[in-house]
Amino acid sequence: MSQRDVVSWNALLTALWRGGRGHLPAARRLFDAMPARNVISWNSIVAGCLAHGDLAAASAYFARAPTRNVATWNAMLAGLFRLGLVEDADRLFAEMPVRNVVSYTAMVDGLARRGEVARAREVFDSMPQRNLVSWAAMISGYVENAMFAEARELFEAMPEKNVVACTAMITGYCKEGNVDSARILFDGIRVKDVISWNAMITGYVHNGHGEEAMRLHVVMHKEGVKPDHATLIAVLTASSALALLRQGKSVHAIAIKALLESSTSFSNALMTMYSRCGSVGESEFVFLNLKGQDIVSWNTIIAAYAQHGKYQKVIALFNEMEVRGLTPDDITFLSVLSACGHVGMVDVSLKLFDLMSSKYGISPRAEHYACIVDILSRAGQLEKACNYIKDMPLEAEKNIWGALLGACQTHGYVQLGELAAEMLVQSDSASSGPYVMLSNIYAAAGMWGQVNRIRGQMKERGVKKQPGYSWTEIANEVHMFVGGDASHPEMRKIIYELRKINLHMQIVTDETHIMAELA
DNA sequence: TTAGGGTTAG
Repeated sequence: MSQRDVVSWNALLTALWRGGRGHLPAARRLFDAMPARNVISWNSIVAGCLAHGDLAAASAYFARAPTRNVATWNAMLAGLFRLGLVEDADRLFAEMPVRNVVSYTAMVDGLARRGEVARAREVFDSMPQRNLVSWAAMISGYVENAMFAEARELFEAMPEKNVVACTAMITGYCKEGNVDSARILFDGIRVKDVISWNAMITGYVHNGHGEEAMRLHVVMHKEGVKPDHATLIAVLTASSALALLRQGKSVHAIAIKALLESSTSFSNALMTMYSRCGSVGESEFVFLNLKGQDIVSWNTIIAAYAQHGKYQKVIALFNEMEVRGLTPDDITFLSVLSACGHVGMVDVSLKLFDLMSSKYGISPRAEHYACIVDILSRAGQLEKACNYIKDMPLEAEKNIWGALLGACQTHGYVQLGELAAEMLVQSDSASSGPYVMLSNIYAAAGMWGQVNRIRGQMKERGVKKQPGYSWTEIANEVHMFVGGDASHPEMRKIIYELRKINLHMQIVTDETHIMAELA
């Protein structure tokens, strides 16, 4: 048996377990049948077992291996972290007879990913030598744990910065909301790759700069960088945010050509795009044709129907999840609760809220409380809503007070409105919303002196009301509308159509109420 | 054998 033969066997072995789920037994049979093995064969089978989550088998091979090199130990170390077994990884690292830069880096990365950033940094500082990978692992560890100042400090201390470290830092800036710094860094990268482009495009989308994301995508195209799976998802997300159906459809077409539509994450983004652009039907079509539906797919279709006010569909899909043995998660409940809220199903939503923790073991987050407060407030049950806020184990967030304030405006509660507005101003003093709403409450109650007082306060504190705006894409042209602006040449026609839509909405809402009560 | 981007809600 020549050395060359072992190399071929090893290549076959690795290819086999990398082939996907269900291929590990075949790889193990091949390993057992191999006429000769070297240390790389042993490393491969250990890595294969770990990649498939079979720790017992990996440990058995590891123990049986006649020779181990540092790579064997490192494979085992990285595998333990991937399985979330931090203590075992710790022990292994302590027992290692030899460590190299890879062992230390695996430790830094593994600890940081599990949230143990301080210990990761200790290991990083104790390293006899570091390479680009070690630096990038530590920086991205900080970013993942939202420690942006630390990430930046380390990035600046990095002796030579490569595209990977820059991309990690770009992501950090974007997560912090600092897209401008991200862009400066991005523009400074000499050799950008597709991942750095994706990071910048996605950063824009997540910060509400959909147009800039689209522009950058065009530049990327012009520079001849081939978009990949993640690029298409980013562009779809931007299309969703901007409600650009044509753009979204063209991405769909590209994906069909690139045979990407079978990808679950891509299809999920596609469903969102269709739904946000008003085509729930298309969204459901994608959902029904998707083979590998995951929890995100279900959440997406439920959210799509919730946003389109189809309460029955939402409940039907939620029940179907149960039938198929799928467990809803916290996000599923947000959509279902919001659908309940829009049709005023108070009792159903309170029951679901209880079920969430009692049956599914999901502890409600501030957003879930906000939903319940919103539902109760809209139904005019403001005292009950206040009780929920009082009993909350968490601190009430902005949207909770916002929901309450909105209801105070609708139902004319002055005192409670004052409290809610005050809480909102405390958390965000620059926003004009609470001032305007409180002023409306006072105006409705005929308290003109208070209205003037609020106006004075706004002036004093430099709070300005941002005009609301919307836009729509018709025949390849974007039409923009700004609140209070009546300068459109076809204003009369627009108002006429709006009245028709309003009337139609009223009828549909009434119908939905009746149907919901009958169901 | 170690590092960067990607789907759902608000």
